[in-house]
Amino acid sequence: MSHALQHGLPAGPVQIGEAARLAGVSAKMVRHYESLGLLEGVQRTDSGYRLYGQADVHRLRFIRRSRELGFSMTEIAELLSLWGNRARTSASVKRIAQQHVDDLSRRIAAMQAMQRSLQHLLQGCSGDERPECPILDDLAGGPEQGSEHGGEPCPATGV
Amino acid sequence: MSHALQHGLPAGPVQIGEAARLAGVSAKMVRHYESLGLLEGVQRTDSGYRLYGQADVHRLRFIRRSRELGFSMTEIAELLSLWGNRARTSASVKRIAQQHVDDLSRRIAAMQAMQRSLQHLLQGCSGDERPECPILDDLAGGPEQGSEHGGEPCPATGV
DNA sequence: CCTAAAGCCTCCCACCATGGGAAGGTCAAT
DNA sequence: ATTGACCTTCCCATGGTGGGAGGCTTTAGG
Repeated sequence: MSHALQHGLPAGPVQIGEAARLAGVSAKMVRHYESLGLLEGVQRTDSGYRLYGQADVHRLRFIRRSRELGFSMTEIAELLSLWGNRARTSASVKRIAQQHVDDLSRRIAAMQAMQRSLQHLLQGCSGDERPECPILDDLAGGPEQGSEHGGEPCPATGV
Repeated sequence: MSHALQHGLPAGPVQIGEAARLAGVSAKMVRHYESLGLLEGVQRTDSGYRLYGQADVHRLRFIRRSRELGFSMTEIAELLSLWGNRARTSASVKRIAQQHVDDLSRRIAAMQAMQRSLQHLLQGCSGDERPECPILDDLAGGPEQGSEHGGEPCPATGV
């Protein structure tokens, strides 16, 4: 076990395992990020080992935090570019974040719609030994076999 | 354009395009579902064209509705099996649906956590010409550079 | 009868982020 | 010198869906 523990940025360049540990990601992902062009000019030892300096680890942490907030790799590439661009505007950053929030809102709403329907069905299911089940009934075509399910369901019935 | 329109189940067997249309899925997906074992014993013409009867279309609709509710293909396989099993118990159906709801809840909560953090950051970002940006500041390590971000964030600050 | 269009067939590839694992090289400590 | 931890590259899998190539079938129109 290395003596450079936790998060204190170490003095010299570190290998990929240590860099990954410091940034809180897997070494596998560090290589992947590099292959996506998110890390440039990564140094190598004579034997081909990657070496990471403080700036690289910082960049990896930036990526990790962005992933935690759900940004896609494409968005992270843009954010990293803005991060390193002194001529950026906060508006451009905000635009990316706002789009992501909107996207999250859409996906959350979609999942909540599923959840509402499911909870309504669950509520009607006795959950006992008998085979009768409103959940299966709904999946099998439900009360309204021919009409579309896709639209905004009736809030009262969840169907 | 075929004369068997909309949703009225047609009398005879139909080809994949028509079956897909009737069930509200793509022909591509119909083949995929078959490859996953969700459709068995699909008939073929002499020239190899797939033929679907009413039961097949019904099954495809079951799959589509299940997908709309967010069930995975594995779960759908189980649900289809229970659907066709007279000896099923509603409890077994309910268990699957409940697990799915729980899974949805977890994922929704995770996305909402992202959203809360992002909205807090957005709120602090002026979104103008200047480069200063609390969003980037957070991604770059934020106020507490060394500590973990993973845990339950402070609800007040969203960090 | 011939041709064109539309529909079908199978097979392969791509997405997105991540992990698993194989086969092999490097380095430090015993 | 051997061991074990670490590193390298390369390939494969996930899950649900779409795109497309290359080729066969069927139907309709000339």
